[in-house]
Amino acid sequence: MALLGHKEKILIFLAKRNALSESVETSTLELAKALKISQQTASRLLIQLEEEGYIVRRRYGKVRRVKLTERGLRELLDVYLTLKGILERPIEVKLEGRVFTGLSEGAYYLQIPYYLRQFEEKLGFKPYPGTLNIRLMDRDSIMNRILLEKAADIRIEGFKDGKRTYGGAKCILAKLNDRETVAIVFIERTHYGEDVIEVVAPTCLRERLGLRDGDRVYVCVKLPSKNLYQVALRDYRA
Amino acid sequence: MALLGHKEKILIFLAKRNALSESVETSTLELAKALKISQQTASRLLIQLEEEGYIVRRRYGKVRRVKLTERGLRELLDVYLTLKGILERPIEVKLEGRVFTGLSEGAYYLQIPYYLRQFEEKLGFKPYPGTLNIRLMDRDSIMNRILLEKAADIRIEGFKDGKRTYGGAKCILAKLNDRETVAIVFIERTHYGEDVIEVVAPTCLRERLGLRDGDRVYVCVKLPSKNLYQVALRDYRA
DNA sequence: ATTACTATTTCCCGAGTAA
DNA sequence: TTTACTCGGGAAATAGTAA
Repeated sequence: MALLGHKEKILIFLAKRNALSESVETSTLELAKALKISQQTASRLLIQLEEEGYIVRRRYGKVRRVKLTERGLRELLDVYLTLKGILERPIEVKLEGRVFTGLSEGAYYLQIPYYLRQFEEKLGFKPYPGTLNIRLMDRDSIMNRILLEKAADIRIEGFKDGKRTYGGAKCILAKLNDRETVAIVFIERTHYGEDVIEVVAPTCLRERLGLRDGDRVYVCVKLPSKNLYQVALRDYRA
Repeated sequence: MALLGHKEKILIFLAKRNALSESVETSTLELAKALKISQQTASRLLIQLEEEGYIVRRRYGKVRRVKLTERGLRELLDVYLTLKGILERPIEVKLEGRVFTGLSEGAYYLQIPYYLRQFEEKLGFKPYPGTLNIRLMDRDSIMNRILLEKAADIRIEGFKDGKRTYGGAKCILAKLNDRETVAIVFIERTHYGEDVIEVVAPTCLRERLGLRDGDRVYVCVKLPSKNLYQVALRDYRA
């Protein structure tokens, strides 16, 4: 909370100590230590906060107590509700790119019954046997692709059949061009780079949308904000 | 949000415009107008925020775009979660005072079947026919009494019987001395002042706790924070 | 011990202006 | 048009210290 102003921090400090509902004993020195400011500054800020109507201070004999006023509560609530509105709304993550023709590997895998069954069950539709390959054009899309790969929560299991190992994948549902329900498939150990996504859908998207190589398309994923923040901060915290 | 620092406000401004998940076109002048600061200050603060790692700015040809970094998101989340912890925890509202003997009016009313039935149904216990009167000793308790009267959500209806009108009341459940489950009864048009509360309980509290006139007691109400803030701000907003 | 005044230093804002 | 530099004035922080 490095960017918060001292006054805001003081209100938060007091509120933490229950000064929303009762008068709380608080010395200027204590406050100063907690906020890493000088005792003098703490004193001045308390005076100002009282003048501005955010807190009330009273003496009970020698003991000095501080309580937030309704205005003080209001200040905290305003900030809280503003942030809540921003941080808890679902987030649209958008990937833009151009259609290109791949090696038809996707089509091959989609015909393997073990995969097909899983896709059908977990995606809620029977995928057309072929993937639409999209090469992402800008840095934001590529960043978002990396993010989405972490957020993708539909897991397709791999398997072995004695001869070889078939890898797994992760999917996430999305909209193509705001119209078509699709799933982005993140294949484990794909031979494509991070600038490519593969998309599956119930129908042949090329036919349905008249797409040709080089056409621009965009894919949107609506993520509950909680997921996104967990994903976005997972690495940051570590 | 008068107490927030400019930098915090900038992050919020950007986040509102979706700069958490994509790069957003933002000119320094626009930002300056929104935050009521000078264009120069806006420029300087953006530079600093970038140096400090809260945002990233890029040029796409002539267009300049800004996006929050994970650190920027983290800053907002930190503040949000801190405030959430404070503002959404249940709040204990405490009233302290001394027992005194009233006019036994409470006892009279509690014997009227129309009232008695309501108390029994709505409080979840059959009240001992008599109220414990408590005179509040300090300003905080009196303030909290006024607040609680507004927050009291158990409504006892009044009635007429041809001869006269019997007034209504509002109650709220509480703990006396952290032990006894009681209800504070706020009688409409009481003849007591705002420094008095009346309490009912399943048993005779004076006997059970060995209370005499002048003994100190305290009554605690645990309020879901939402209720409290609605009540606390109802007047303030108006 | 605790608060808060005064003096000094540091930092921040915004005007002017260049690129 | 937009960004961002320099610089002067003023606000804010701390030190010293009184009450």
